[in-house]
Amino acid sequence: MSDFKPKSEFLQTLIARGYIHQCSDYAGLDEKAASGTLSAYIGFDCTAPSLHVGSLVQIMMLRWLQKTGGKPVPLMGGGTTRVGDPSGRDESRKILTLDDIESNKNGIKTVFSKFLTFGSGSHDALMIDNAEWLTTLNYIEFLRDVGRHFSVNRMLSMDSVKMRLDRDQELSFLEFNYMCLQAYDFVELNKRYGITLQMGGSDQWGNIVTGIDLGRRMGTPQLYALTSPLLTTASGAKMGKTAQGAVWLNADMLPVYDYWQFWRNTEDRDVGRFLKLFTELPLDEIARLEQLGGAEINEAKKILATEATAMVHGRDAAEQAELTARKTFEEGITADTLPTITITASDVDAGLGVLAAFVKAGLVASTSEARRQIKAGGLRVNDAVISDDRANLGHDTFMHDGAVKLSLGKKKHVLLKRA
RNA sequence: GGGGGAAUGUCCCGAGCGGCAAAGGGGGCGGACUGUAAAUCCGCUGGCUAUGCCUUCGCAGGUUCGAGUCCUGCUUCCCCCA
Repeated sequence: MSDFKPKSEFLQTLIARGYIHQCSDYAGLDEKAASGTLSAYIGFDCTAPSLHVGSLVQIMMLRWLQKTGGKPVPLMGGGTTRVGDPSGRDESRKILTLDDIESNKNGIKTVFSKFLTFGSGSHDALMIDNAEWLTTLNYIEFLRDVGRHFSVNRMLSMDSVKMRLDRDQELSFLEFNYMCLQAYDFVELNKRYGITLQMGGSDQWGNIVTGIDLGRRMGTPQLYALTSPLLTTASGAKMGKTAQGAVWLNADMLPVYDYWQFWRNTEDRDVGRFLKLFTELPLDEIARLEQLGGAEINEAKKILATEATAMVHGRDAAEQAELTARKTFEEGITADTLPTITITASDVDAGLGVLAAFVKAGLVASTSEARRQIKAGGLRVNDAVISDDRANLGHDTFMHDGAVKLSLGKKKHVLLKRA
C-alpha cells in the first residue's frame, strides 16, 4: 500500500489521513472510485440508542466517500442485531427485543444526518435497513440459494470463530450464522443498490471478505473490502470508553460540553492522528499543529476538540463548549453554560446535604462514594473544597443566578440550578 | 451414560485453616507533580437515615454460637472415559 499511488481522490484522502488498515484490491477499487460510480456501505448494529466515538472512523469514511464523489450507505442492522455478532467478542451478546432494536435504530439514524447528505440523487446518501430482506428470508430457500455457497470448513478457520473454539467458549449456531447473514447483506446490497464496497473496522475483515466470496459465487460484479485500523489511544486504551461509559454521539446521551472535553483530554501522542481522522482540517494545517510541543500542544487539542465537536453537534454548540471550557479552566469564572441539573427551591428548604447534592448532580454514584471523595479532597462547592460531609447547601450557597457549582476533581463540573 | 474440576466483591483476573465486607493484581476514581497530556508517587474502589445497621462469594436447603469455607440437592461451564 505504501508505494501505491491512487488516482482517485477517495483513496488518496483515506490513505493520507490514516483510515486504511486493509483493502482487498487497491488498484481495482481505485479504478472504481475514480470512475465516480462507487457506492459503499458500512453496517451499524442497533445495540444501543446511540453510536459512540468508536464508530466515528466508520462514519467519517462514509463522509469522505460522499465528499469525493461516491455514494455512501449506512446500513442499519435492524435484522442482524437480532442475531448478534461474535467477531472479536468473548461473550455472546444478549438478544434485544424488537422494540429495543427499533428505538435504537431511530436514535442512531439522527447522527448520520449530521455527517451525510441524504436524498435520491446518485451521490446522495441512502439509509437502508437489512431487516428489509433478512426478516422475510425463507429458511429452505436461503439454504438452497445461499447456504450451499458457504464452506463450514472455511468458516471454522476464521479468526472470530477459531478464537471461540480454541478457548472452548460457547458459540451458538445463531451466532455462527451471523457471518452468513452479513455476507448475504453485501450480495443483496449489490443486487438491489449496486453497492460494490463494504467498509468497516479491521475486526470485520473476515466477514466482509466472506461477502465478496459469496458474491463471486452468486454472480455479482467484483466486490471490494476496505477496513480501518482498530483505534486505541497511544497508551493502549480502547477508543470511546471512559470511566462513566461510552462517549456517545447523541447529545441527549452525552452533553456537548462533555463531548468537547473528551477530545480536549486527548493524549499528546494522539493529537496528530486524531486531527487527521476526526476533523476535516487540511493536512498541511494538521502538520503545523503536530509540530507544537510542550504546553503549546494544548492549542492543537482545543482545535481538535472544537472541530470534532462541530462535526457532530454543529459549529455553534462546539464554540459554546470551547467558551465554557475557557471560562472554567483558564479564567476561573463559573460559566452558566456548564452541564446543569435542576432542583426545586423546596429541595433546598428541606435541607440539601452535600452528599445528596453530588449524587443528584450525577458526579458520584452514591452517598458513600461522596463521603470517600470528601475524605480524599475531591469534592468542591463553588470551588471551595468540602471537608464536612454533613454540610448543607443552604440558599446562601446559590449564587446570583440561582446556581451552585459542584466539582469532582479538577475536571468535572456540574451546575445545580434552583428552579 | 461414567469419572474429575470449576463458579468469589454485578468492570475484569484472582487468593481465601469455620470468625470475612473477604488477600493481591488490572481497570477506574481522587490527591501530589504538570500543560485539562503522558510517566511517576500516594489514597480510595458494597449500600444506608452511619461510632451503628443492612446486603454480598452460582441457586436452594442443612450442620454450627458463627459458613465463601463443612454436608445435601439443583443449575451452568470445562476436562477425561464411553
